[in-house]
Amino acid sequence: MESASTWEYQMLINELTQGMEQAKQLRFYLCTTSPSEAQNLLLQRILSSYEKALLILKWSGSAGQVQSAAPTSGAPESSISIDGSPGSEDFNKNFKEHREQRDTSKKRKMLPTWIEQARVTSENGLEGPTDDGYSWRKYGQKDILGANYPRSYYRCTYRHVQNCWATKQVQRSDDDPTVFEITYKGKHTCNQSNNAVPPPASPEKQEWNHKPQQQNQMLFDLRAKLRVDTEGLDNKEMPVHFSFPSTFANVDSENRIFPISKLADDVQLGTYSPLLVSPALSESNYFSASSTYEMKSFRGAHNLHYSESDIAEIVSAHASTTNSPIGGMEFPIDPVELDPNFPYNIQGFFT
DNA sequence: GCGATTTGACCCTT
DNA sequence: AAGGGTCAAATCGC
Repeated sequence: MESASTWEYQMLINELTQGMEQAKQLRFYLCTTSPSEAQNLLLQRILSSYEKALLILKWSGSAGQVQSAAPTSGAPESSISIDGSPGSEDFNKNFKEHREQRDTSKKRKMLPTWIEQARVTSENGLEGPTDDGYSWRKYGQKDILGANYPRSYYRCTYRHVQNCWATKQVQRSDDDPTVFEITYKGKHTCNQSNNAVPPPASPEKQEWNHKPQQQNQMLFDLRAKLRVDTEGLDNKEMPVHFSFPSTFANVDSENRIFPISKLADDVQLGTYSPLLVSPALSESNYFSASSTYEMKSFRGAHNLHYSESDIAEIVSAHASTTNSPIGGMEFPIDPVELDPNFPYNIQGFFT
């Protein structure tokens, strides 16, 4: 059984790799003939689909190893107790830090993580991805091994005021400097987005400078794919990725989209509603997604609705003008109870 | 003066 | 030990 499936697996990899290479060639040729925005976008999406398909295949192909490797999540908790003896010499000195870091570390492991890739066109004079509607405060920057650009670390401005533990990391892509990969960790438990639709000015002055007035235009140009990555959410501790660049799940009568697996447990920490791609070639096919969270905070104190992500802004800004066939889809995902088998209908990547 | 950013140091995980 | 993530003092900008 192993040889046959392995062979098919390799064939699939080969085919996908070929397809991607050919798409890259096509992009190269198109570059010499000043392609239209729509063509660029289409190519981008094709390449993106190939990349994701390959990633998924490779990931699932090595799932057993990944499983045992179990990166970054969960494992330490069993060996380190919060109030126990950390075995550190300068325990007294660092007691507070240890406590805090244990706490945040623990929290972090529980936090749902998802990745957005945002491309921004330089014609707009924009230096980077858009404000996402939340107020962030930069707390660090780090050179990453093998990366051409440093990674910036942001946390919610209201971390201490409202005990909001949302963070994000922003890293410019090596391959395409116009692409920023934004990794969000944790959901906002602050209510900054509840106040008004126009968010406060972004604190992100280093990575990108833009006025709020520019945001709409930028958002208009923003293409993003959204990948949700809930790492270490159960005992399997397998990173779970699911992307939304195309149809990938069941859609119910209310145009809500549901992953194939049961994700609608009541125990959920939050509900996701990422979404929607119009496969058409019009401007509206810029991938857009929104995430509204109905979230019980980790402290169980709040029960709030949030609008999340740059993409959400696009959707809200253009909901009336886009002809996306999929409206306000919404599906709940339990970041804790997620099925690690990742049944999110991979076939959708090729539609 | 206050809040945000920078950046070196420290801590944690692998 | 290495690399990534976070802290916090110093600095910057309004």
